[in-house]
Amino acid sequence: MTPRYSETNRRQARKEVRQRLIEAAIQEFAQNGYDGANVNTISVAAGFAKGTIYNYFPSKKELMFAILGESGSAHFDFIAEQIREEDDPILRVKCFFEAGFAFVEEDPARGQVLVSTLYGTHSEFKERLYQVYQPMFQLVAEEILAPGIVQGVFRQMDPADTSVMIMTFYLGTASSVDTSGKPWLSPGKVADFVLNAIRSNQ
Amino acid sequence: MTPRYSETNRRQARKEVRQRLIEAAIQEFAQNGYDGANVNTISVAAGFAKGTIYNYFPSKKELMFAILGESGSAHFDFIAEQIREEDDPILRVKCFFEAGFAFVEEDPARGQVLVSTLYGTHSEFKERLYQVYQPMFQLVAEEILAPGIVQGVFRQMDPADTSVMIMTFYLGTASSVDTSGKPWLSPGKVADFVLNAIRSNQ
Amino acid sequence: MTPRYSETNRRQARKEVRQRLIEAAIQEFAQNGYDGANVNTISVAAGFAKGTIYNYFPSKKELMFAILGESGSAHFDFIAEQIREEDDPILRVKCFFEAGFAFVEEDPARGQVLVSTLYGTHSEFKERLYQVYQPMFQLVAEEILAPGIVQGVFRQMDPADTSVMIMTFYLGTASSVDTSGKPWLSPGKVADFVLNAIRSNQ
Amino acid sequence: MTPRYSETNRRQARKEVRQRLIEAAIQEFAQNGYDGANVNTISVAAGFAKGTIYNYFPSKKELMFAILGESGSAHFDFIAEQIREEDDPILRVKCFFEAGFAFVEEDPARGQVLVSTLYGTHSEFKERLYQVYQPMFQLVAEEILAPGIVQGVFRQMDPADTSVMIMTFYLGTASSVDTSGKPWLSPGKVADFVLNAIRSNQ
DNA sequence: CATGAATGAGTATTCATTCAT
DNA sequence: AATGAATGAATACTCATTCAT
Repeated sequence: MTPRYSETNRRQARKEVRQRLIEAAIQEFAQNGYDGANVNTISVAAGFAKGTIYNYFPSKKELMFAILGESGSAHFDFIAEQIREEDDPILRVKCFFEAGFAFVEEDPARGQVLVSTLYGTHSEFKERLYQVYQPMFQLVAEEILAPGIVQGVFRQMDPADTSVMIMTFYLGTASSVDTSGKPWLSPGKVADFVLNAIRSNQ
Repeated sequence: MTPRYSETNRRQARKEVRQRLIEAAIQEFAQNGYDGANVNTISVAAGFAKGTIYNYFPSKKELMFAILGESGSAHFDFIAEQIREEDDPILRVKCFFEAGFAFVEEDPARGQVLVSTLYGTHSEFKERLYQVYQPMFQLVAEEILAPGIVQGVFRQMDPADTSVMIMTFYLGTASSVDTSGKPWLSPGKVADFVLNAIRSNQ
Repeated sequence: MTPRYSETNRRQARKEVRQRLIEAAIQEFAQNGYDGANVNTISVAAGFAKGTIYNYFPSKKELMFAILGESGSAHFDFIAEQIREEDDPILRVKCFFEAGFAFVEEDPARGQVLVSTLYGTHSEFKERLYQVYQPMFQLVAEEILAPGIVQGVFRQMDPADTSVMIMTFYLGTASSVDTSGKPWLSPGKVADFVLNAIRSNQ
Repeated sequence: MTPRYSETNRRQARKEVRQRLIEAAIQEFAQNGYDGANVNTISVAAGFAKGTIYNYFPSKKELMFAILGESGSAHFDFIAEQIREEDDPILRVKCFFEAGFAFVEEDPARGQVLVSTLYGTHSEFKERLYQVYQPMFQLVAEEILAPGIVQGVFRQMDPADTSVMIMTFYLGTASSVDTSGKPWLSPGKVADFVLNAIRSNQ
């Protein structure tokens, strides 16, 4: 009967709180893994009381799903945008690794959550992750590899298989960090390795 | 005084029990991850009562350490033995992936435990794993890459870095299985990709 | 100064909202019991937001008290009105069970709340219920049994004790329903049983 | 490999602990109802630590089921044994109420749990209770009412319906206690009421 | 050595209630 | 008066570990 403070403000506030919770959750999951993570800690770390998180996510599992979804599309958007600024397939490969490494470096926790989920034991999460990363696999296959093959700068290959290998390689290398958090390998080196593998040798 | 024989028998029996426990533990860890694994379940699956496992391992953590040590050397021995039967660096690369994939296929649980630990969040385990895998990195660098570079069949490169990339690639691809447990990629395809990346182009 | 009309309207509106809340609460309590009931759900089921109910009842407990009071007098009024239309004590007994069963059948949720409270564990509620049902016990004792004894159609007995037995019997039988919600026993059968028990045998 | 302390002792000990837990649980459920009961409190009241109860019952719900089963058969055995010592149907009715009231008086908590379950809102428990009380309904119908009808001391009636009424009456009256815990009605009065209702009037 | 009962710290989740708007 | 976000106490249940037998 009585309206309260503007519907839009309310929505906006909810979104922000939700985002804060997701970010706190990513830190916690990155540090302790899904099973080791403490939901109450997440809520408190985000600046709320224990129970608040349940006003936003019905369960720990759904919270994780939300993170996977959000991360997948953020990851894709970040990389796709930069790749599409290049035309040359070779530059796109370089750009792919540079953008990819940058993404992980900017938010290492997110990267950690993604790989540990990918190689972890919770099949529901893995399956969701594959769904969510489908666009990225396609991006590599269709907007990097296929054009390069057509143009003759890449050797003949199955773009789908190769896309899987490149993604595997990317995820493995970008998230391999030493104890200080620095990645062991530079995007340049990794890109060179991959380019050597796929370039046609004229 | 106990006669010598019974002493030896006892030692032998202990070893066998220990091994059975380790194998049961690998299954459990593979299925549920370290945090999700249940120590009692492991003991029972090995054919003992709940408490027995604590006569062999002082804690869940030490049990995990034991598995990592055992798996690392088993993995290394299995691969090293086969590689050393070849002389040609290129064949050694192919052999490396074939042996590696075979190892994982023969004992997928062990493979799962290794990758999930490698990309997991328990830094103590990760560190131990790096230690344990040191010989494997060296094997690739010194017994595959270095000779190939010297012989001119591989391009100039830093064997250490490249070894890391190859291992990353191997672990990622060998343990990427679809829901039926079949790996997505064949060792041949992966080996070819890597060979293209490292061969010198005369 | 507020004009008189709007004041009355406001009172009226409050009453209606209160009633809607009570009815929603009866459904919820009937379905889930007092402990299992969810206050927010009640408010929402009544068509309001979660918090609204607290503008009408200071606590879950007070809400329950309100229900008990309201139900008790509704129950009494419903039955008393019909009984008093009969003069003959025997007909009054029959009428009592018919009216009683009808009341429960018309609003089974209310019936359920009453019995589950009566036989439940919350002594505060039980005590309130006894208070509230005092008039009903008196009705049976003084307006059904006592006249019948005086007229000689009922045997000599303690009207108070017998009233307790009859009420117990009524509540137990009227609220025993099978899974489809149909009562197991008809008011006729139950009334006959009771009449046999109290009739004088000339 | 090594046996431990005699299997039979073990079994015996487990049984005793289980029984202690059940008894503590009955007290707790009687006092607070199923929803209000605290599982940890039960375990502690039985003289164990919080977790112990879960070594005996997989969940609160299963604990409740165990209580219902145990109580149903204890109740039946207690009453059946005494009834069968009488031959006369009329004495059996008296005996039924005396034994029934005695059962409840000896262990009022058990009685409270039974009625509050019977009139409560947990349909799973109610259904189990009906199952468990089936033998008691039969006892009344077949070993009290039917013989009396045949012998002509009870009037013609449907033994099944009447059995339901008698049980309803019994449960309602036996468990109606005032605040001091004394029942409002004596078994004698209740039995007389019932006998009047069912006796044939020669 | 093997056993399995007991332990109790730890955790996800629920929900009555408050209160700023 | 109505709203719904925030709160935090409360609780069922898990499981690594201990230890008497």
